[in-house]
Amino acid sequence: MTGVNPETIRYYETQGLMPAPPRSGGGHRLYGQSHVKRLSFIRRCRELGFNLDEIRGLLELVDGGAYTCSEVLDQTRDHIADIRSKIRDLRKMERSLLDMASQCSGKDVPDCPIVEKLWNA
Amino acid sequence: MTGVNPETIRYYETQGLMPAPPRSGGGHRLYGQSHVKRLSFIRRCRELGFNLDEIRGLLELVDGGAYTCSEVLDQTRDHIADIRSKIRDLRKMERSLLDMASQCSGKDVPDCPIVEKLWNA
DNA sequence: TTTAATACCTGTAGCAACTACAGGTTCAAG
DNA sequence: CTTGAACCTGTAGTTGCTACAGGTATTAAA
Repeated sequence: MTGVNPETIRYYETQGLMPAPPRSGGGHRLYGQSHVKRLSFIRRCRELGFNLDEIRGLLELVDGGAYTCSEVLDQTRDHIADIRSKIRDLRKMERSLLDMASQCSGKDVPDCPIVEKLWNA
Repeated sequence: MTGVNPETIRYYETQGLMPAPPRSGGGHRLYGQSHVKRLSFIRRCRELGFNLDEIRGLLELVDGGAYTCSEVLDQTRDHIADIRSKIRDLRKMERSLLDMASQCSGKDVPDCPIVEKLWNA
């Protein structure tokens, strides 16, 4: 239903993100609507790049019930800053690589300027 | 000299990226200029986001001595594509987060629209 | 020349966030 | 009632390191 692997769900249980659900007589986990919602929440957070610790924090806010916009927005802003920093790093890599690639003929010749640059920078 | 942790260098040795260097009588590793160069190469590749497998590939090309521009450029282009794909993913996250954040007052009030959206999307 | 501080040595375990088994049990459909 | 799938627990693997523990080597100063 959520597109999350069963093993991942059980992993979330060990990590305290998902509650231990009731079991059938034979020991199978019996999930209800609330589990589906919670797991979907976790999945959406993961898709937005939150790590499990951050998600745990968000869940604690929600579970506590007494969260405020300001708390949530602070976390969100921090996370946006993280993402931007990652983007900056990647763009820097991209620029360097494009720069090196532009010096390279790409032909069937030895002594590539890319290798040269990496080796002797 | 290279800014790489000793433990990381030894790790690279176990992973076949760095050769086993000669040892002193007492068993200490004795590195020479060639090791410094190779390690610097690895470090620069890491900074450009290549993983150890890709670096192993590049080193094999270089060690073989018979590499061509076309081989190196192919690898580089693949890697640029990877980086761009990561950037796209991050920008998508950023957009979603900014969108959600813009709906949130950030004040000391309950019922945050960010949580609402994550919980009920 | 001794000694003390530092840097090295090996081997193992830990981090994140899962994934992939092995070896066994339970469930649901036919 | 059987059979095949999905579940169960527990452990080990993935990536790229980092952090010990417990011991040895080196080196600079006294």
